[in-house]
Amino acid sequence: MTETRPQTRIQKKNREAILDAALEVFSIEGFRGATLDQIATAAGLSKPNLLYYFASKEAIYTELLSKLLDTWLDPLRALDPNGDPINELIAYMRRKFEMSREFPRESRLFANEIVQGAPRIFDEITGPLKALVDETAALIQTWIDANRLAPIDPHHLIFSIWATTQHYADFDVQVRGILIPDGDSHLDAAEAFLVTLYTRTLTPVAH
Amino acid sequence: MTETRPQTRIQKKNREAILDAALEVFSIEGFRGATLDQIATAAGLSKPNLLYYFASKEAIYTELLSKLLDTWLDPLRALDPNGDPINELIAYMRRKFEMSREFPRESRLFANEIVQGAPRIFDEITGPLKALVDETAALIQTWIDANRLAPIDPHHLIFSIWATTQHYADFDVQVRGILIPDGDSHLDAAEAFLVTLYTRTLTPVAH
DNA sequence: GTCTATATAAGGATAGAC
DNA sequence: GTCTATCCTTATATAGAC
Repeated sequence: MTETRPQTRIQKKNREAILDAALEVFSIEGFRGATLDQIATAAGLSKPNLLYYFASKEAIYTELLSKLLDTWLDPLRALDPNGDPINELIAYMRRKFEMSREFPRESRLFANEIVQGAPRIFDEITGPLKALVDETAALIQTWIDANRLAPIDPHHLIFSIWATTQHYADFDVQVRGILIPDGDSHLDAAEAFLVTLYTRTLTPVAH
Repeated sequence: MTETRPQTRIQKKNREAILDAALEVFSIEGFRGATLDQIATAAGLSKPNLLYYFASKEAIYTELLSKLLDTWLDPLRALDPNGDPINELIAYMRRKFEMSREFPRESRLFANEIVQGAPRIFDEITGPLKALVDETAALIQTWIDANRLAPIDPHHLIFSIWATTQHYADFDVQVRGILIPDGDSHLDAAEAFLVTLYTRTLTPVAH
């Protein structure tokens, strides 16, 4: 007779519901501003029941952060050294922009964490993140040296791509308050703007 | 006999000490994360004494926010319609960057507030901020129409200037974790990068 | 696994002496 | 104006019944 382990199914479902609810709340309130009551309510569970699945508020938060970091770095890993430099970098920018569009809560969670000094994620920044960025910057530099990109500081180029794309998730309220868009149509204009910005910046000829 | 009002002097000094301490704490912890204990300690006062000068935690926070908003918008007001378009926009970008460099706490205070949905400043965004931005965007559009700037979306150009300059204040921990700079030398490289980015983007010829 | 009840601590704010 | 002491609410976490 096959063991179906229904408990595990329920456990998995509840853990996912909790993490999703926690993402919702933490991304808006930050770690200290969020309360277990808010998360429990959003997850459709009682507070003690929530603490049956996770040892503490901190445990929920750190699990969220570590699970997300990998996903967050995927667009950078997808850069192809053998592709066309401008296409590759524009495509990278588009992937980052797409993440701001589809996962604004995740973006705001990181923004909250980093603005507040990255107390729970600093090691990940100086470790795997720095390594990946340095590697990518070196690749960009080889493209520049081969005259396939206009000369530019690779590290700051990467920072500017982060800043401009994440802005539409992290500062969404401000953007909407100024543009007063109907729906998400302004994001198409934003993406077109960013393609122009980086195409003009990276194109090697005629500068 | 002249009334010197020494109390008022002390009051002013203490209020300023409190606001400075509050800026320090709120900019890192956000509104809910900050505690009156932290602010009182940083200001060198007792908690009840702090509440002698301000009615509540919220009163300190909102006074900080409203006092800062004006300063924060000054660089935008300084745009000269009669100046050279590219010079004016590069100079605006430099002024914004300078504010990130000199007032990173103020930048992070706003970042915290806006990332968390701008609950206490939304009216200022849709009111005076939007008005000023729309006005500036219209000015930029006239420059574009006169072929003095390369065609670009004025609103998103402004957003990108905000995003790229404030990034060095708001995400300072991440930038330093990746560059591991000695001191603030990396900010000079950042500024040079941004001048290049916007010069290439805005120059009307040869695109 | 889920609940009610509760222990325990932290934080905002006030009372009242000096 | 500044302090000590304290009230009261909120919030994290646990105990123990079911």
